[in-house]
Amino acid sequence: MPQQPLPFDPIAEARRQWDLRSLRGPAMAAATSIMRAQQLVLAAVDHALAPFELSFARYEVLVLLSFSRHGALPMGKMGDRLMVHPTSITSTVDRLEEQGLVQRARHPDDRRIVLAEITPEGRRVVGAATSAVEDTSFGLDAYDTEALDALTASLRPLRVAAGDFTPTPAETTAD
Amino acid sequence: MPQQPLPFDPIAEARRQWDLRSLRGPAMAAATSIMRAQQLVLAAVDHALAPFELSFARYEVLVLLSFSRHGALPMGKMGDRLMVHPTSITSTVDRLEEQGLVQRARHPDDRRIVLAEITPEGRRVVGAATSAVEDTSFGLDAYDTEALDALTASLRPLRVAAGDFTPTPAETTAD
DNA sequence: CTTATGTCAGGGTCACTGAAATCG
DNA sequence: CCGATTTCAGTGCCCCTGACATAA
Repeated sequence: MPQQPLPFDPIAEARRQWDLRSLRGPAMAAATSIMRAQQLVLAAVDHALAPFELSFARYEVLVLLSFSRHGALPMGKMGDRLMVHPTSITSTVDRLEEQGLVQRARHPDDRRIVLAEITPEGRRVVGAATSAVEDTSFGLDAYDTEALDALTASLRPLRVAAGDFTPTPAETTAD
Repeated sequence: MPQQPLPFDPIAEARRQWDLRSLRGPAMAAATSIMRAQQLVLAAVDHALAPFELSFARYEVLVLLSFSRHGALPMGKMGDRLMVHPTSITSTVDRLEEQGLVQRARHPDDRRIVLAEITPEGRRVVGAATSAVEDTSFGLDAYDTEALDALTASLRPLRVAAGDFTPTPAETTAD
Protein backbone atom coordinates (compact mmCIF):
# COMPACT_ATOMS: atom_id res chain seq x y z
CA MET A 1 0.00 0.00 0.00
CA PRO A 2 2.84 2.44 -0.61
CA GLN A 3 0.84 4.26 -3.27
CA GLN A 4 -1.90 4.20 -5.83
CA PRO A 5 -2.03 1.78 -8.76
CA LEU A 6 0.34 2.36 -11.63
CA PRO A 7 -1.35 2.68 -15.02
CA PHE A 8 0.68 -0.29 -16.28
CA ASP A 9 2.11 -3.57 -15.04
CA PRO A 10 5.61 -2.70 -13.79
CA ILE A 11 6.84 -6.26 -14.21
CA ALA A 12 5.59 -6.51 -17.78
CA GLU A 13 7.30 -3.18 -18.42
CA ALA A 14 10.59 -4.34 -16.91
CA ARG A 15 10.39 -7.49 -18.94
CA ARG A 16 10.06 -5.56 -22.20
CA GLN A 17 13.29 -3.78 -21.35
CA TRP A 18 14.98 -7.02 -20.36
CA ASP A 19 13.92 -8.78 -23.55
CA LEU A 20 15.76 -6.14 -25.57
CA ARG A 21 19.11 -7.21 -24.13
CA SER A 22 18.97 -10.85 -23.15
CA LEU A 23 17.04 -14.08 -23.20
CA ARG A 24 16.30 -13.98 -19.48
CA GLY A 25 13.19 -11.84 -19.64
CA PRO A 26 10.89 -14.74 -18.69
CA ALA A 27 13.05 -15.74 -15.72
CA MET A 28 13.38 -12.15 -14.57
CA ALA A 29 9.62 -11.62 -14.75
CA ALA A 30 8.91 -14.83 -12.85
CA ALA A 31 11.52 -14.02 -10.20
CA THR A 32 10.17 -10.51 -9.72
CA SER A 33 6.61 -11.82 -9.56
CA ILE A 34 7.62 -14.26 -6.84
CA MET A 35 9.34 -11.51 -4.86
CA ARG A 36 6.33 -9.25 -5.06
CA ALA A 37 3.90 -12.05 -4.28
CA GLN A 38 5.83 -12.85 -1.13
CA GLN A 39 5.67 -9.21 -0.02
CA LEU A 40 1.91 -9.20 -0.45
CA VAL A 41 1.31 -12.49 1.34
CA LEU A 42 3.63 -11.51 4.16
CA ALA A 43 1.95 -8.12 4.53
CA ALA A 44 -1.47 -9.77 4.82
CA VAL A 45 -0.26 -12.25 7.42
CA ASP A 46 1.70 -9.64 9.37
CA HIS A 47 -1.34 -7.41 9.47
CA ALA A 48 -3.47 -10.23 10.86
CA LEU A 49 -0.82 -11.08 13.47
CA ALA A 50 -0.12 -7.54 14.63
CA PRO A 51 -2.86 -7.45 17.32
CA PHE A 52 -1.24 -10.49 18.94
CA GLU A 53 2.23 -8.99 18.95
CA LEU A 54 3.44 -11.84 16.80
CA SER A 55 5.86 -11.69 13.89
CA PHE A 56 5.52 -14.30 11.19
CA ALA A 57 8.60 -16.10 12.46
CA ARG A 58 7.25 -16.30 16.00
CA TYR A 59 3.87 -17.41 14.69
CA GLU A 60 5.49 -20.21 12.69
CA VAL A 61 7.23 -21.49 15.79
CA LEU A 62 4.01 -21.44 17.78
CA VAL A 63 2.12 -23.32 15.08
CA LEU A 64 4.86 -25.90 14.81
CA LEU A 65 4.76 -26.49 18.56
CA SER A 66 0.97 -26.59 18.70
CA PHE A 67 0.96 -29.25 15.98
CA SER A 68 3.62 -31.36 17.65
CA ARG A 69 2.71 -34.40 19.66
CA HIS A 70 3.69 -33.16 23.12
CA GLY A 71 3.64 -29.45 22.47
CA ALA A 72 7.42 -29.44 22.83
CA LEU A 73 10.35 -29.76 20.44
CA PRO A 74 14.15 -29.43 20.58
CA MET A 75 15.48 -26.10 19.33
CA GLY A 76 17.55 -27.78 16.66
CA LYS A 77 14.65 -29.77 15.29
CA MET A 78 12.62 -26.61 14.92
CA GLY A 79 15.43 -24.96 13.03
CA ASP A 80 15.54 -27.86 10.61
CA ARG A 81 11.81 -27.93 10.11
CA LEU A 82 11.46 -24.18 9.57
CA MET A 83 14.76 -24.01 7.68
CA VAL A 84 16.18 -21.18 9.71
CA HIS A 85 19.55 -20.59 11.32
CA PRO A 86 20.06 -21.95 14.86
CA THR A 87 20.72 -18.48 16.21
CA SER A 88 17.45 -17.29 14.71
CA ILE A 89 15.56 -19.95 16.63
CA THR A 90 17.31 -18.87 19.79
CA SER A 91 16.24 -15.25 19.44
CA THR A 92 12.74 -16.15 18.30
CA VAL A 93 12.21 -18.40 21.30
CA ASP A 94 13.76 -15.72 23.55
CA ARG A 95 11.05 -13.35 22.48
CA LEU A 96 8.27 -15.92 22.77
CA GLU A 97 9.45 -16.77 26.25
CA GLU A 98 9.36 -13.10 27.26
CA GLN A 99 5.78 -13.07 26.00
CA GLY A 100 4.97 -16.11 28.10
CA LEU A 101 3.94 -18.17 25.09
CA VAL A 102 6.63 -20.84 25.31
CA GLN A 103 8.90 -22.19 28.01
CA ARG A 104 12.36 -23.68 27.81
CA ALA A 105 13.27 -26.95 29.49
CA ARG A 106 16.27 -29.27 29.40
CA HIS A 107 15.79 -32.61 27.78
CA PRO A 108 15.86 -35.20 30.60
CA ASP A 109 18.00 -37.74 28.70
CA ASP A 110 20.38 -35.53 26.72
CA ARG A 111 21.02 -32.38 28.66
CA ARG A 112 22.64 -30.63 25.71
CA ILE A 113 19.19 -30.42 24.14
CA VAL A 114 16.85 -27.57 24.97
CA LEU A 115 13.15 -28.19 24.55
CA ALA A 116 10.78 -25.36 23.78
CA GLU A 117 7.30 -26.07 25.08
CA ILE A 118 4.16 -24.14 24.27
CA THR A 119 2.32 -22.78 27.33
CA PRO A 120 -1.46 -22.79 27.80
CA GLU A 121 -1.39 -19.07 27.05
CA GLY A 122 0.60 -19.87 23.93
CA ARG A 123 -2.05 -22.29 22.78
CA ARG A 124 -4.75 -19.72 23.37
CA VAL A 125 -2.91 -17.02 21.44
CA VAL A 126 -1.94 -19.23 18.52
CA GLY A 127 -5.55 -20.34 18.18
CA ALA A 128 -6.85 -16.80 18.02
CA ALA A 129 -4.00 -15.71 15.73
CA THR A 130 -4.70 -18.58 13.38
CA SER A 131 -8.34 -17.56 13.10
CA ALA A 132 -7.25 -14.06 12.21
CA VAL A 133 -4.80 -15.33 9.61
CA GLU A 134 -7.38 -17.63 8.10
CA ASP A 135 -9.82 -14.75 7.84
CA THR A 136 -7.37 -13.01 5.53
CA SER A 137 -7.00 -16.16 3.38
CA PHE A 138 -3.27 -15.42 3.58
CA GLY A 139 -3.91 -12.53 1.20
CA LEU A 140 -4.91 -15.01 -1.49
CA ASP A 141 -8.58 -14.12 -1.76
CA ALA A 142 -8.27 -13.78 -5.50
CA TYR A 143 -7.80 -17.53 -5.98
CA ASP A 144 -10.14 -20.48 -5.69
CA THR A 145 -9.05 -23.83 -4.29
CA GLU A 146 -8.07 -25.18 -7.65
CA ALA A 147 -5.93 -22.16 -8.46
CA LEU A 148 -4.25 -22.33 -5.05
CA ASP A 149 -3.34 -25.97 -5.56
CA ALA A 150 -2.06 -25.20 -9.04
CA LEU A 151 0.12 -22.45 -7.59
CA THR A 152 1.53 -24.77 -4.94
CA ALA A 153 2.21 -27.44 -7.53
CA SER A 154 3.91 -25.02 -9.91
CA LEU A 155 6.34 -23.87 -7.19
CA ARG A 156 7.18 -27.39 -6.12
CA PRO A 157 9.89 -28.04 -8.75
CA LEU A 158 11.76 -25.03 -7.44
CA ARG A 159 11.82 -26.43 -3.94
CA VAL A 160 12.81 -29.84 -5.23
CA ALA A 161 15.62 -28.35 -7.28
CA ALA A 162 16.87 -26.53 -4.20
CA GLY A 163 17.05 -29.81 -2.33
CA ASP A 164 14.40 -28.97 0.24
CA PHE A 165 13.19 -32.54 0.18
CA THR A 166 13.39 -35.72 -1.89
CA PRO A 167 10.25 -36.23 -3.92
CA THR A 168 8.68 -39.65 -3.78
CA PRO A 169 9.76 -41.56 -6.89
CA ALA A 170 6.18 -42.27 -7.91
CA GLU A 171 5.08 -38.68 -7.83
CA THR A 172 7.49 -36.94 -10.16
CA THR A 173 4.82 -34.89 -11.87
CA ALA A 174 7.17 -31.99 -11.29
CA ASP A 175 8.10 -30.32 -14.59
CA MET B 1 21.12 -24.78 2.10
CA PRO B 2 20.72 -25.02 5.86
CA GLN B 3 20.69 -28.81 5.78
CA GLN B 4 20.12 -31.94 3.80
CA PRO B 5 16.84 -32.82 2.10
CA LEU B 6 13.97 -33.90 4.27
CA PRO B 7 12.50 -37.28 3.33
CA PHE B 8 9.10 -35.63 2.78
CA ASP B 9 7.65 -32.37 1.51
CA PRO B 10 7.35 -30.17 4.59
CA ILE B 11 4.64 -28.03 3.02
CA ALA B 12 2.54 -31.02 2.05
CA GLU B 13 2.99 -32.28 5.60
CA ALA B 14 1.92 -28.97 7.14
CA ARG B 15 -1.06 -28.90 4.86
CA ARG B 16 -2.25 -32.30 6.04
CA GLN B 17 -2.25 -30.96 9.58
CA TRP B 18 -4.01 -27.79 8.50
CA ASP B 19 -6.70 -29.66 6.61
CA LEU B 20 -7.65 -31.45 9.81
CA ARG B 21 -8.72 -28.20 11.43
CA SER B 22 -9.86 -25.76 8.76
CA LEU B 23 -10.66 -25.16 5.12
CA ARG B 24 -7.60 -23.00 4.57
CA GLY B 25 -5.12 -25.77 3.82
CA PRO B 26 -4.86 -24.84 0.15
CA ALA B 27 -4.28 -21.16 0.91
CA MET B 28 -1.75 -21.99 3.63
CA ALA B 29 0.16 -24.31 1.30
CA ALA B 30 0.21 -21.75 -1.49
CA ALA B 31 1.29 -18.95 0.86
CA THR B 32 4.08 -21.06 2.34
CA SER B 33 5.20 -22.11 -1.13
CA ILE B 34 5.41 -18.48 -2.20
CA MET B 35 7.42 -17.59 0.90
CA ARG B 36 9.88 -20.39 0.34
CA ALA B 37 10.15 -19.71 -3.39
CA GLN B 38 11.08 -16.11 -2.65
CA GLN B 39 13.80 -17.23 -0.25
CA LEU B 40 15.29 -19.47 -2.89
CA VAL B 41 15.17 -16.90 -5.68
CA LEU B 42 16.60 -14.22 -3.43
CA ALA B 43 19.38 -16.51 -2.25
CA ALA B 44 20.37 -17.27 -5.84
CA VAL B 45 20.40 -13.60 -6.82
CA ASP B 46 22.20 -12.52 -3.65
CA HIS B 47 24.85 -15.12 -4.24
CA ALA B 48 25.40 -13.87 -7.77
CA LEU B 49 25.58 -10.26 -6.57
CA ALA B 50 27.89 -10.81 -3.62
CA PRO B 51 31.16 -10.42 -5.59
CA PHE B 52 30.00 -6.95 -6.64
CA GLU B 53 29.13 -5.88 -3.10
CA LEU B 54 25.55 -5.35 -4.17
CA SER B 55 22.40 -6.20 -2.25
CA PHE B 56 19.30 -6.98 -4.23
CA ALA B 57 17.81 -3.59 -3.34
CA ARG B 58 20.88 -1.74 -4.56
CA TYR B 59 21.00 -3.84 -7.70
CA GLU B 60 17.36 -3.02 -8.45
CA VAL B 61 18.10 0.67 -8.21
CA LEU B 62 21.08 0.38 -10.53
CA VAL B 63 19.07 -1.58 -13.10
CA LEU B 64 16.26 0.94 -12.96
CA LEU B 65 18.69 3.79 -13.57
CA SER B 66 20.54 1.97 -16.33
CA PHE B 67 17.24 1.38 -18.11
CA SER B 68 16.08 4.98 -17.77
CA ARG B 69 16.43 7.40 -20.63
CA HIS B 70 19.08 9.70 -19.17
CA GLY B 71 20.52 7.39 -16.55
CA ALA B 72 18.99 9.59 -13.88
CA LEU B 73 15.71 9.60 -11.95
CA PRO B 74 14.17 11.50 -9.03
CA MET B 75 14.35 9.69 -5.70
CA GLY B 76 10.57 9.73 -5.35
CA LYS B 77 9.96 8.24 -8.76
CA MET B 78 12.29 5.37 -7.94
CA GLY B 79 10.44 4.70 -4.72
CA ASP B 80 7.17 4.51 -6.63
CA ARG B 81 8.55 2.26 -9.29
CA LEU B 82 10.26 -0.13 -6.87
CA MET B 83 7.42 0.17 -4.36
CA VAL B 84 9.64 0.95 -1.42
CA HIS B 85 9.49 3.54 1.31
CA PRO B 86 11.11 6.93 0.61
CA THR B 87 13.55 6.48 3.48
CA SER B 88 14.63 3.16 2.02
CA ILE B 89 15.53 4.82 -1.25
CA THR B 90 17.51 7.41 0.67
CA SER B 91 19.63 4.83 2.44
CA THR B 92 20.01 2.66 -0.64
CA VAL B 93 21.25 5.59 -2.69
CA ASP B 94 23.50 6.64 0.21
CA ARG B 95 25.23 3.30 0.01
CA LEU B 96 25.44 3.34 -3.79
CA GLU B 97 26.92 6.81 -3.65
CA GLU B 98 29.57 5.65 -1.18
CA GLN B 99 30.40 2.91 -3.65
CA GLY B 100 30.73 5.45 -6.43
CA LEU B 101 28.02 3.83 -8.51
CA VAL B 102 25.54 6.71 -8.48
CA GLN B 103 25.70 10.44 -7.91
CA ARG B 104 23.14 12.82 -6.49
CA ALA B 105 22.22 16.07 -8.21
CA ARG B 106 19.53 18.69 -7.74
CA HIS B 107 16.92 18.94 -10.44
CA PRO B 108 17.57 22.22 -12.29
CA ASP B 109 13.91 23.24 -12.54
CA ASP B 110 12.47 21.99 -9.25
CA ARG B 111 15.15 22.16 -6.61
CA ARG B 112 13.17 20.09 -4.13
CA ILE B 113 13.81 17.11 -6.33
CA VAL B 114 16.99 15.07 -5.97
CA LEU B 115 18.13 13.15 -8.99
CA ALA B 116 20.15 9.97 -8.67
CA GLU B 117 22.37 9.45 -11.67
CA ILE B 118 24.26 6.31 -12.52
CA THR B 119 28.01 6.81 -12.97
CA PRO B 120 30.15 5.18 -15.67
CA GLU B 121 31.48 2.86 -12.99
CA GLY B 122 27.88 2.11 -12.04
CA ARG B 123 27.09 1.13 -15.60
CA ARG B 124 30.11 -1.12 -15.72
CA VAL B 125 29.23 -2.84 -12.45
CA VAL B 126 25.55 -3.29 -13.23
CA GLY B 127 26.46 -4.85 -16.56
CA ALA B 128 28.77 -7.39 -14.99
CA ALA B 129 26.35 -8.05 -12.15
CA THR B 130 23.52 -8.63 -14.60
CA SER B 131 25.58 -11.20 -16.46
CA ALA B 132 26.20 -12.99 -13.19
CA VAL B 133 22.52 -12.91 -12.26
CA GLU B 134 21.49 -14.16 -15.69
CA ASP B 135 23.94 -17.02 -15.40
CA THR B 136 22.01 -18.25 -12.37
CA SER B 137 18.69 -17.95 -14.24
CA PHE B 138 17.44 -16.24 -11.07
CA GLY B 139 17.52 -19.65 -9.44
CA LEU B 140 14.79 -20.80 -11.81
CA ASP B 141 16.80 -23.32 -13.79
CA ALA B 142 14.14 -25.93 -13.23
CA TYR B 143 11.65 -24.16 -15.50
CA ASP B 144 11.47 -23.69 -19.25
CA THR B 145 10.23 -20.49 -20.85
CA GLU B 146 6.66 -21.66 -21.01
CA ALA B 147 6.61 -22.64 -17.34
CA LEU B 148 8.19 -19.31 -16.35
CA ASP B 149 5.52 -17.38 -18.22
CA ALA B 150 2.81 -19.53 -16.67
CA LEU B 151 4.23 -18.76 -13.25
CA THR B 152 4.28 -15.04 -13.92
CA ALA B 153 0.72 -15.17 -15.24
CA SER B 154 -0.54 -17.14 -12.27
CA LEU B 155 0.83 -14.59 -9.80
CA ARG B 156 -0.59 -11.65 -11.69
CA PRO B 157 -4.09 -11.76 -10.15
CA LEU B 158 -2.50 -11.39 -6.73
CA ARG B 159 -0.74 -8.21 -7.75
CA VAL B 160 -3.88 -6.90 -9.40
CA ALA B 161 -5.92 -7.63 -6.29
CA ALA B 162 -3.37 -5.75 -4.22
CA GLY B 163 -3.80 -2.70 -6.43
CA ASP B 164 -0.28 -2.71 -7.80
CA PHE B 165 -1.57 -1.56 -11.16
CA THR B 166 -4.77 -1.28 -13.18
CA PRO B 167 -5.01 -4.08 -15.71
CA THR B 168 -5.92 -3.09 -19.23
CA PRO B 169 -9.65 -3.71 -19.70
CA ALA B 170 -9.06 -5.93 -22.71
CA GLU B 171 -6.69 -8.27 -20.96
CA THR B 172 -8.63 -9.46 -17.95
CA THR B 173 -7.60 -13.06 -18.33
CA ALA B 174 -6.75 -12.83 -14.64
CA ASP B 175 -8.46 -15.60 -12.69
C1' DC C 1 0.59 29.39 4.43
C1' DT C 2 0.15 24.87 2.51
C1' DT C 3 2.05 21.20 0.06
C1' DA C 4 5.72 18.35 -1.90
C1' DT C 5 10.26 16.25 -1.53
C1' DG C 6 13.84 14.37 0.73
C1' DT C 7 16.76 13.51 4.87
C1' DC C 8 17.79 12.31 9.67
C1' DA C 9 17.19 9.82 13.99
C1' DG C 10 15.67 5.79 15.89
C1' DG C 11 13.43 1.20 16.71
C1' DG C 12 12.03 -3.63 15.26
C1' DT C 13 12.98 -7.87 12.88
C1' DC C 14 15.69 -11.13 10.68
C1' DA C 15 20.06 -13.41 8.68
C1' DC C 16 24.58 -14.58 9.32
C1' DT C 17 29.53 -15.23 11.34
C1' DG C 18 32.66 -16.53 14.91
C1' DA C 19 33.56 -17.66 19.58
C1' DA C 20 32.25 -19.93 23.65
C1' DA C 21 29.92 -23.05 27.10
C1' DT C 22 27.83 -27.40 28.08
C1' DC C 23 27.33 -32.09 27.67
C1' DG C 24 27.65 -37.03 25.45
C1' DC D 1 39.82 -35.12 22.90
C1' DC D 2 36.04 -34.85 19.51
C1' DG D 3 31.48 -33.71 18.12
C1' DA D 4 26.78 -32.05 18.94
C1' DT D 5 23.74 -28.51 20.77
C1' DT D 6 22.79 -24.09 22.02
C1' DT D 7 23.92 -19.42 23.28
C1' DC D 8 26.25 -14.83 23.00
C1' DA D 9 28.26 -10.84 20.75
C1' DG D 10 28.45 -8.29 16.85
C1' DT D 11 27.40 -6.86 11.87
C1' DG D 12 24.57 -5.84 7.98
C1' DC D 13 20.29 -5.26 5.93
C1' DC D 14 15.64 -3.81 5.29
C1' DC D 15 11.27 -1.97 7.00
C1' DC D 16 8.77 1.51 9.14
C1' DT D 17 7.47 6.04 12.09
C1' DG D 18 7.97 10.78 13.26
C1' DA D 19 10.26 15.09 13.09
C1' DC D 20 12.48 18.30 10.30
C1' DA D 21 14.54 21.34 6.44
C1' DT D 22 13.99 23.05 2.02
C1' DA D 23 11.66 24.71 -1.78
C1' DA D 24 7.41 25.32 -4.98
